Amino acid sequence: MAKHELVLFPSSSTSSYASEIDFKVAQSSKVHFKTEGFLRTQKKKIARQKGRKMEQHRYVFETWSQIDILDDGYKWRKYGEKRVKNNKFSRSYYRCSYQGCNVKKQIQRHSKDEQIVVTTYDGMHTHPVEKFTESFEQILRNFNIYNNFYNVQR
DNA sequence: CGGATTTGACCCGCGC
DNA sequence: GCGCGGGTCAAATCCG
Repeated sequence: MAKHELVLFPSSSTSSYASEIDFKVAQSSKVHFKTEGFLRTQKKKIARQKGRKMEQHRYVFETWSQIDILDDGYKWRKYGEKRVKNNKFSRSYYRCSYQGCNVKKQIQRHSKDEQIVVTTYDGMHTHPVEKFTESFEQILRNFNIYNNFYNVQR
């Protein structure tokens, strides 16, 4: 089952620690029902730490499009949707469904101009693209970057 | 049956 | 503390 998946990163000292804990959580959450809450918070803590350490890639761009789900060649699993303030459209949250790759992205329509779709990528893929899509190549040529790649390394 | 979505609950950080 | 805003979980549901 993939509810608590084992997270594997490319070799790096800090990340192997994180994946180890994740594995423990994955195992014991099956067995001990009592401690589930503890494990959950524990897992979240780790996720947060991980996020703080590894959230090094954020990549935002806008496009003019009628469709909000643009195919970028990766496989995404939706995990949430939220209405945000001052925006009549809701923002949707996706995660890369590749095993162990926890790249996230958010998609929302611009509050002022509903023609514009804002896409936010968070993180780096730990694997190559599964399929090449020409449509995204086209988008890459046309989109409007207003906030590109930056590092949050201390 | 197995993976993706839906959707309200839950959680957490922050400002008051 | 408390409420609010935003991000995430996870059970139910959908769909191939």
